[in-house]
Amino acid sequence: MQIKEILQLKPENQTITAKGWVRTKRGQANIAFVNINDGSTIKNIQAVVDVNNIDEETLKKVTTGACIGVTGALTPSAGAGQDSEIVVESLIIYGVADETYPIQPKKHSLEFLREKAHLRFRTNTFGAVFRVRHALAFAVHKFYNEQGFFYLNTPIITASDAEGAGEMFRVSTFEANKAPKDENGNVDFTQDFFGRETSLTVSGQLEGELGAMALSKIYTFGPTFRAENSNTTRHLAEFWMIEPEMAFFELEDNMKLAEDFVKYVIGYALENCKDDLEFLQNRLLDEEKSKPQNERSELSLIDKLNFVINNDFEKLTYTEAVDILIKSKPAQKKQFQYEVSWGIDLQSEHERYLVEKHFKKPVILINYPKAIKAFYMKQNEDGKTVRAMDVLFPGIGEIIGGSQREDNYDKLMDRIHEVGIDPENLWWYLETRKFGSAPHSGFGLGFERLVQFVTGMGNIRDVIPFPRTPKNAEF
RNA sequence: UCCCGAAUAGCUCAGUCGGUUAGAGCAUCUGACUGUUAAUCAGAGGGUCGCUGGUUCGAGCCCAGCUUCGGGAGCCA
Repeated sequence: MQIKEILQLKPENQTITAKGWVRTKRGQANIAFVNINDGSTIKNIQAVVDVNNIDEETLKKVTTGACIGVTGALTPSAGAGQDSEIVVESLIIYGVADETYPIQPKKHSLEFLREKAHLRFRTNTFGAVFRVRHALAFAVHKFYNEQGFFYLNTPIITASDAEGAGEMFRVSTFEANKAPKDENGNVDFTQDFFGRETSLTVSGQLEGELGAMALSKIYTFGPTFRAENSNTTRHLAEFWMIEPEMAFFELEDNMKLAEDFVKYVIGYALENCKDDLEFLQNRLLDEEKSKPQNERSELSLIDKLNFVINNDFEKLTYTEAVDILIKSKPAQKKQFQYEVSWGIDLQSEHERYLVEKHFKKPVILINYPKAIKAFYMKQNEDGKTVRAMDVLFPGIGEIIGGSQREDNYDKLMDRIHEVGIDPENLWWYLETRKFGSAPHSGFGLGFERLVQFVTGMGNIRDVIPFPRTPKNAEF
């Protein structure tokens, strides 16, 4: 039985077996207390051992990190701090953990635990983070299923290099340094496994659009790869992205879906991960005690999440946002590192001002200048802007990027030529605009950034089990 | 990739102006203790001060390079 279930039982001296990993052992002359955790909940079960009842050699092996099983009567606890406990009649050691076990019953730095990623699941913090991560992933599928979407798996290996979303990892079966060359001395990819140059996907969007042009509403939820040399708290080389794509959705429908979606999954976590979120909230409070007053959050973690799901996101155009920024105090006082004018790509400092200082809530910005956005976004009548949308969240910045897609064949072709993409590579994408084109929209949500927001973890490397970043592919 | 900072015991960190044998808490080990909550109390063991070179009578401390890590920026999700 899982410890989560045991803790919900009424203690009536019934015989119970609990299995898990030892968190702490407190020994005394005649009695020892062992806290056991099996990951099913953040809570431990306390096992009470009469040292005269269990042989000394076995009890010696019960150390922090060891895996054990205990059987005994579930009784009301004689001590404060827990309602029930197991009075141990027999005890099995599944696996010992000697004194080199690195996870101690004390506060470890997140940096240290990152180097022990294979064991960090056994800490309260990472147990909580990955239970919340699971709940969010489950809620994603639940939401889209309820909304009539189909889960579509787009390829991980792709030959399309025209997406412009970032540097790509090459996929090849050539041996390093032994790639065949053509007569010009270039690598001859026609001899490679796929007969052409291939890479890991940077987005499933283009393929997702093909699905939406038949199934109407689809979403992807899969790994995504970017070979950018990014060293930040919110970038990974391998991350998980959710990309819905909907036929007959205009930009306004797209915005509404994005807002409903984010609110739904956060609400699901609030309802189903109460204990874990409370722990993470306290962890955050502790962490912020060392910060100066003005850098601390105004809301606690759970209040912040409730605030997000109970308030409308602020929606405004890029042009309106630029106006606000130009008139803002930091701009007047020349405190922005980058000056604001219509046409620039907004910098982190500008987005942070809008979200954290001006509106103090999530913001959806739409209708960006076409020059700073991707070729596939639908052009507005003004000839200057495209129907793009970015959803900006406090603390983590852009959590969603999306748009209404250009469904007019000629306009799309014009953009492709302007940007300098070879239409040959996208012949299949372009055919959807030739055969039964339809207005449609979609967006991409970075799953780890969502997990960061909900758990309050500051570094994206702490919300994915085994982070891939430049110079780091351990485990 | 750029800017800033850090690297001292298993972990978290202190180490004054460059000066004798590099310290603390926790963890570990030994002992004490009749119900503990990261138990408590007493004692013990534990160090290539990231690496390489330099300055100096003398370097954990100063200088240079390298490595790794962290924070910020850019790219983005």
